[in-house]
Parts: sequence; C-alpha cells; structure tokens
Amino acid sequence: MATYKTRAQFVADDLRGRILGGEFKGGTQLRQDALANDYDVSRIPVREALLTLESEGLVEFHAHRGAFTTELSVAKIRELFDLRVLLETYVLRHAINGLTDADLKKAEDILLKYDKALNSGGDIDNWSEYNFAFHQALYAPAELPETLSLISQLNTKSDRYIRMQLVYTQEIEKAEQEHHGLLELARQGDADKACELLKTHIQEACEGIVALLEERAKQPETS
Amino acid sequence: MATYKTRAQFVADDLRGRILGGEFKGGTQLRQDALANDYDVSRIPVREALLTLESEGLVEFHAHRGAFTTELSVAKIRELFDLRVLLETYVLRHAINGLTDADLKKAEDILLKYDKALNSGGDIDNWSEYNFAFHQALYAPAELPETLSLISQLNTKSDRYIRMQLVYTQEIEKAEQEHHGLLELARQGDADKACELLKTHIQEACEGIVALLEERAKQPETS
DNA sequence: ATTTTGCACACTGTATACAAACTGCAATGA
DNA sequence: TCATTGCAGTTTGTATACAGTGTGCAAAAT
Repeated sequence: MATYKTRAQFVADDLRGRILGGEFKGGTQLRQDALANDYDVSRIPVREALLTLESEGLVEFHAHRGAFTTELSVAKIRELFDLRVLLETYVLRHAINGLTDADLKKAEDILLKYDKALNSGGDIDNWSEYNFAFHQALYAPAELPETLSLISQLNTKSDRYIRMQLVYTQEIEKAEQEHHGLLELARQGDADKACELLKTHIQEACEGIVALLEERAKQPETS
Repeated sequence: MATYKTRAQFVADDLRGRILGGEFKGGTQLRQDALANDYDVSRIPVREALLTLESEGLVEFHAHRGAFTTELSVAKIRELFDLRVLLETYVLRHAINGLTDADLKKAEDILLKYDKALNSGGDIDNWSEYNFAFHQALYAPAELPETLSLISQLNTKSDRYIRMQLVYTQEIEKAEQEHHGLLELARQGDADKACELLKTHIQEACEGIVALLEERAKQPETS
C-alpha cells in the first residue's frame, strides 16, 4: 500500500515531512547534490520533488541559484488563517446538513483515537495528521473536492507554524476540547454555532502563533 | 525583460497557453518525446514543465503512464466558480476602501484599452489577460497576496472554459459593461453593491459555460 | 472460439555526463 | 583605501544514455 511508485514522489513526501518538522530554518538552501546523497538517488528526482514542494509553497526556486525553504511573515500567516476561516466555515456549512451517522462516527473515532494517544504520552509529530483527518471527516460530506484541496494547501503552508506552537505551548488539550465541541454541534446540526466555534478555533491558534513569533523576534539568535 | 530564464519555464508558459487555447481536448496524453521535439529541448525540461502544469491543475500525472490534460466535470466547474465568488467578493470588500485614485485610473486604463481593441475587430485570445488584469487592479490594494494567488489558481483552472464560452457566444460586450459598472461602484466605495454585481458577473459566466457544455454533451462527436 | 501466456515495442522514470550560470576571492587599478 | 575586473570553484540546468514498467498483439493451449 505504502509502496511508493516513483523515487521523486518518495523524496517529495519525505522531504515535506522534514521541512514541516522544522529540520530546516526558513530561507536555508536545499542543495540538490546533498539531498541526492541523502536519498541515494540522482539529482533528477530530487529536482522534481523540489518542484512539487514549490507548488505547495514550502520551497522557492531562484533560477540558477537553487531552492530555498520559505519563511512566512506574520502578515502572511494571518492571511492564511483568515482564508482558512473563510473556506472551512464555508464547507462546514455545506457539509453539516448532509452528515450521516457513519460520517459522525468516523470523525468521533479519529478523535477518540487521538485522545487515547494523548493520554499515553502523546506524540505531537502526527498531531497534524490527526487534526487534518478529523477536520476532513467533517468536511467530506460537502462533496466539494476543489475546496477541500484548497483547504489542504492552506493547512500544508501553515503546518510548520502550528507545530511550533504546539511544541512551545500546551494547547493540544484545548484544541481537543474544541474538537469535541465541534463534533457535538455538528451532531445537533447547528451550523451557525458550529461555524462560530470553528472560526474562533482557527483564530485563536493563529493568535497563539503570532504571539510566539513576535516574542521570538525580540530575542537575538539563541543557537 | 521577457527573456526566459530556464527552458523548463519557457516550455511551461508556452504549453500552458496551448492547453488553455484548447489545442488539446480533455484527457489527451502529452507525450514527452513529442513535446521535446516541438521545443527542441530534451525531455528533462519538458517533464519539469509538466510538473508545474500539474500543480496548476491543467495536467495529471499517472505513474509510468505519463501526463494527460485534465477535463473538469460540470460539478467541478460550478464549484470553482462558487469559490471565485467567495474569494473575489472577499478581496474586493477588503480592497474597496483603500482604493486610491491611481488604482482606479489603472483599472480604467486597462478597461478602455480593451474597449478600443474590441471595437477594432477584437481579439479574444488575450481577453483572459485583460480580464484578469482588470480584476487584479481592483483587488491589489487589499494587499492579500496569498488570496490573490488562490484566485489566480482558480482563474487558470477555469480559463479554458471561459474562452470556450466567449468563442461560441457573444458575451464579451456584456462582460465589458459589467466591468464598467463594477469600476463605477468601486469609485463610489459601495462595497455591498459592487460585491453583488461581481457575484452575478461570475455566476452568469458560470451558467453560460454550463449551458454550453450540457448542450454539447447531447450532440455526438462532430469532428 | 475463447482464453491465456509470452514477447516485443513504446514510453516513462532515472542515472550519468556535460554546459552554463552564479559566488567569492584575489589581483589590479584608481 | 576602496572599487573593479578576472578567474577558479561550486552549484544549478540540461542533454544523453540506460533501466524499468505498461501495452498490445500474436501464438499457443484448452
């Protein structure tokens, strides 16, 4: 199942994980030769992987100078989260009437599974996946694939910063509670309240990140 | 100025134009070798160009089987246009208060320039560019680059169908009138009315396209 | 006659090799 | 001293060559 088809895809998937995991600080150059050695492939699939990541906004190409990891300004982070509010409340509103019991059960399963993982010495590494899977489970019944794809893009771009926040603050429990609240409102079919909760859920995460970044900006380099 | 940096970028830009121009019908395979001959380059830059176009949604890769042009279902077209309404009214509302005289003048210049081109035996080929330039001129003052980027994506994906409609119906004049109306409302700073007009402007274009596609679906292949 | 197996062809995916562009430093000149 | 030019090293961008996978037809078997 997880047997990757092409080397380029494998490199792209792994490298994405490394970037999102914070292995490279913003603006560092990704040398094709070094990556090719890392993965024991030639530079061709590495280049193709970097192009893929460029289209996802994780990397920027400068002609004849190579690929550099991107770094988002506070203004751009705010913009991304505002877009998430706009698009995610939009799909949630469309999805909420068509939610079947099976859909709700699926979302709940994901939630409980992560609750359990959280209690037994939770891993933050795959929190992003759980988080995204939960949201997608709620959004899927809207049957708006293009919209979900845009939302996925926005999540990928903001993922690094969300993780950063989770490492430095202990907001996961709060987010989990909000997820439970969201599920309950969805079950009741209360679109207005659900969207309102979703909105604050996203906005508060944004503010947490911004606060962290601005605090960090004050301090000189600590490496 | 227009001296392209890399061959891959040149191929991507040109090929995008050919796809949007309707040279390939939906689902046709784009053979790397043939394209490499067309552009007198090797397959490497061709592959990279195809990857770029894949990220724009114009092409789909199937592992070991190559790249195929995409074709959108009516449902997806409707979804794309609904997203355009959502995002474009969002930015217009943000932009409309900050519009300077210079911004308005710039938008008007674009409009008048195309009016003139239209009267002297108008070219449809570059209508897409004019159209997009006009909308961007109105949206730019919002200073929401990520949002504009998403809008640009949506426009690229739907561009083929817009052109198709313009070829078969004579809606350009109507669109031009709506553009003038939009500019006037923007000048007055009436965000509500401007967004309302923008919404119907987009929605009517969508319905025109859908009608055309459904009509065409009834007829057998006429080639 | 229908299905199956195998093989040959075609095309994609990737490695290797080469050309071109950028970077930094050193030498030269004002 | 400071700016400028030229050169060498490094890295990217691309061509060529090879390996691997999918496709279709033909021959063989039931």
